[in-house]
Amino acid sequence: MGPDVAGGLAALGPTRWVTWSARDLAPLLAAGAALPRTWDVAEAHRLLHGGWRADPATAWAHARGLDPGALPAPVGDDLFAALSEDGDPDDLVRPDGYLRADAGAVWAGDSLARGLAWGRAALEVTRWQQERLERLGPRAVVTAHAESAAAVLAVELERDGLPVDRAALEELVRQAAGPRPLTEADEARTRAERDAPVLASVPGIGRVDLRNPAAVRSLLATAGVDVPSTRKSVLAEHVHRHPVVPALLEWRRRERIATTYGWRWLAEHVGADDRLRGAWTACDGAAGRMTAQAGLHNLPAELRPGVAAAAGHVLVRADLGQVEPRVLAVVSGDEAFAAASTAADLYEPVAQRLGVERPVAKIAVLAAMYGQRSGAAGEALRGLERAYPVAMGHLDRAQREGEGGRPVRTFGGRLVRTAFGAVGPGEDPGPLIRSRGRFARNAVIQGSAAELFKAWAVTVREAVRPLGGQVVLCLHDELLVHVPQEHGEEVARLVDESLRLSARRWCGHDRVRFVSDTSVVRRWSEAK
DNA sequence: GATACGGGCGCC
DNA sequence: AAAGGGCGCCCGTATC
Repeated sequence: MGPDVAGGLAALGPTRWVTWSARDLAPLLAAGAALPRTWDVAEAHRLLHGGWRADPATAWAHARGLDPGALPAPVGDDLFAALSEDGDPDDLVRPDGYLRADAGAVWAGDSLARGLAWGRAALEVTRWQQERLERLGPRAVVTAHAESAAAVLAVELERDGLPVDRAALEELVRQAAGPRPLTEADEARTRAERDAPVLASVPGIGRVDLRNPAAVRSLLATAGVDVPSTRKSVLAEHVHRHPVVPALLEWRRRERIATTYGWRWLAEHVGADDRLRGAWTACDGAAGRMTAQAGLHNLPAELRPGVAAAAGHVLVRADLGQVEPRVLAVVSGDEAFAAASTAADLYEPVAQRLGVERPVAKIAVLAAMYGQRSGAAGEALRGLERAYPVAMGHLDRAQREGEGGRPVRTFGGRLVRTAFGAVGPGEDPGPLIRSRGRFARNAVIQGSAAELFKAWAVTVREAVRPLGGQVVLCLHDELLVHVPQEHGEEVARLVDESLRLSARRWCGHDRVRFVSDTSVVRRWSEAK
């Protein structure tokens, strides 16, 4: 018996539903409920406090001003033990003020009073969260709404899956990994066939385990190729030195498909309805991007032709252009940089102002946001600091906060903790401090971009619903919408309009331009 | 047998 | 001297 959904919800006003977590809404969503507006206590908690842990007891402790580090020990999954906790089973709050450890769910067999208490507790936390977010600024509340909707979208993405052309996908896998193995012996044979060209390229080496980097390194040494590691970028420099190197690179490509995106992956993640499904989260534990499992976020480009609309449908594919520098213009409030964003290609005016070629400007801007100091970007970076001191100052400030182990906040108010890692006694703290600084410098951009993206995605979700459209993939700056083919062009228009609306709402103004490359396609691989 | 970690690499 | 951020996933090794 599953949790009673009604117990996890309480109406807040006529239109926004409060939930401890969008996960609890899965049964309603499975039944086709639209749920356009929610307040997700867990997502609001993550926004306010950072990190990923956001269970009801933790959120409750914060709302009540109790030490969240001293939470009563959870009872675990044993319901009978849980139910044996002392006191009135309908009173979910302990005498010391903490939420009872067994309050993690309300079950269909529980009393109405218990369900209502569960809902009231969520409402109490919600009111406290709203008040705290308002103090952070109007954008934080807007962001909490978008993050709440994104959590619902994550449940829908899991429910709906990504449409694939099974035959095409199987053919792509076959080309790289060989035919579908029916027995273990089959599998061993195709494995040996993949290995053979590499092993044959260096005579007289006997048995070498290509899956062991150390063994590969000594194999390369035997062939006269001395490398510090066997990474692709390192090997690429030696590609003409010996045939073993290109053979190895080709082996890696095929091995990756065979192991990660091969027959087992197809069997485990592609359903009988030709949908590829994996678990989704609305935000990771770091800067707040969405995450996806089952390869949905890192599907190799060569498999993407296998992602295709179902019969009678099309995919509307939309990519945000240069989203990170545009977000930098917003979060820093740098008016000169904002002015550059009015160009369809932001790097053009930046290059002009710096007096450098466009590729140099691009590298410099990216280096500034990633915290890179080395390489060709150095000179142009100093130019950036002169031309856009407000934007660069914002990044530098974030970096200093990170170096000090202090948290930073994204534009929408998400707390990003930087006090991670530790140095052992006698160890040089320098690398850790620097990595915290780079992380923070990037997090204010990456995290803010994630907020804008999610605000866009959930706006699209609502806009396309009347046309039978489904958001089927969110990829950091790219959206795929699956829609009946007669509505393809209209949905493309709605996607672009949603970007203008959500960007203006999230920024609070429209001085920074955001652009989308939007097209109607049959296969994911067709556009761009 | 389960877990943790690093090398490596796919995507953004 | 310095060595770009995030995620998920595979494999191998080392460890309990």
